Amino acid sequence: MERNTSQKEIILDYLRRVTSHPSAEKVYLEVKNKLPRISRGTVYRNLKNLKEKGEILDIPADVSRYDGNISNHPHFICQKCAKIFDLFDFCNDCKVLKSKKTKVGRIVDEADASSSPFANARVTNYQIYFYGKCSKCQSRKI
Amino acid sequence: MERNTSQKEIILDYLRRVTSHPSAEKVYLEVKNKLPRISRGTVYRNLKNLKEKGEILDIPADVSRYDGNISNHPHFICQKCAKIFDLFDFCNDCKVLKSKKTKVGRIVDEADASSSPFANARVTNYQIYFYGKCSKCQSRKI
DNA sequence: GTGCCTGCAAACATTTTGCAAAAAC
DNA sequence: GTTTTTGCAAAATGTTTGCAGGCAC
Repeated sequence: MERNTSQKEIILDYLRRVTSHPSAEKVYLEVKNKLPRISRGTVYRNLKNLKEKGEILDIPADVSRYDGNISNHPHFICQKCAKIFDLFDFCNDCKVLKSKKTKVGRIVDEADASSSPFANARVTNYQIYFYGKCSKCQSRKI
Repeated sequence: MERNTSQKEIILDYLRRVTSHPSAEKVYLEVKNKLPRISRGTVYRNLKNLKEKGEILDIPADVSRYDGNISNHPHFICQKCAKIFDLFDFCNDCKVLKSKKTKVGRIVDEADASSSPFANARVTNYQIYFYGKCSKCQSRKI
């Protein structure tokens, strides 16, 4: 039987409260404020656990980043500063995005080739990632 | 000035010929057949290089996996055997996928909140990943 | 000949793991 | 009291890097 520990509770609580998609290391450092004796091992074990139970989301960037908001929403990953934004809503001015509108829709609508190796697979979830430069990095000199 | 080397050429050639989305280690082992003296360092350096030039795709799974086919297409990642399938076409029988059809379309269509932090970002590309169990793993006992 | 690229090995970063003690139930 | 979880440290994994020599141009 699985047990409730303050470590697990505080980690999950932290992830649900922030929208910064922290790395394991960041989670460790933050949770350490409340539980000074916590170890990285514990953080990694709990993150893995929560992820397997579907309570948090693992965003595979350069290092894994975690999201306590498991409602299905796309992410925008800045390739310069590595910030990750939730995309509940989208930019209306982005030309690239607009030009791809149709394409994204079409991919899903064309879901009808039963001969693919994917034929009897079971999809349990999906993720959409947008890549580029965030507005701050856009205007940054260096 | 960038130089042409057999190492780079053979790595790119290999990635363009296979659809298995090999890891860096797998690329190393395969290319080693043609260039027995090649080192991991060279493989990593070239993969990074090709990726930055946009000649190959980096799929962030448990370890990075590479795709020589840079035409924009979604991927299905089996969470059991870690195989990655290209989804030029989709399964017509998958209930989960079907039920999400509208949702995926809606996300893109709702691209109109100019107040988001994403507002002035520049999207240069996007990726869609489907997760689940492939057909083989579906029928596997263990 | 010059300067980029390689092979090698060491270094690095991130994540996992074995173990004894502590905590949960 | 039993079993899970923790903290710690060591190990494993994947990737990057410094350097001297080799190769492309």
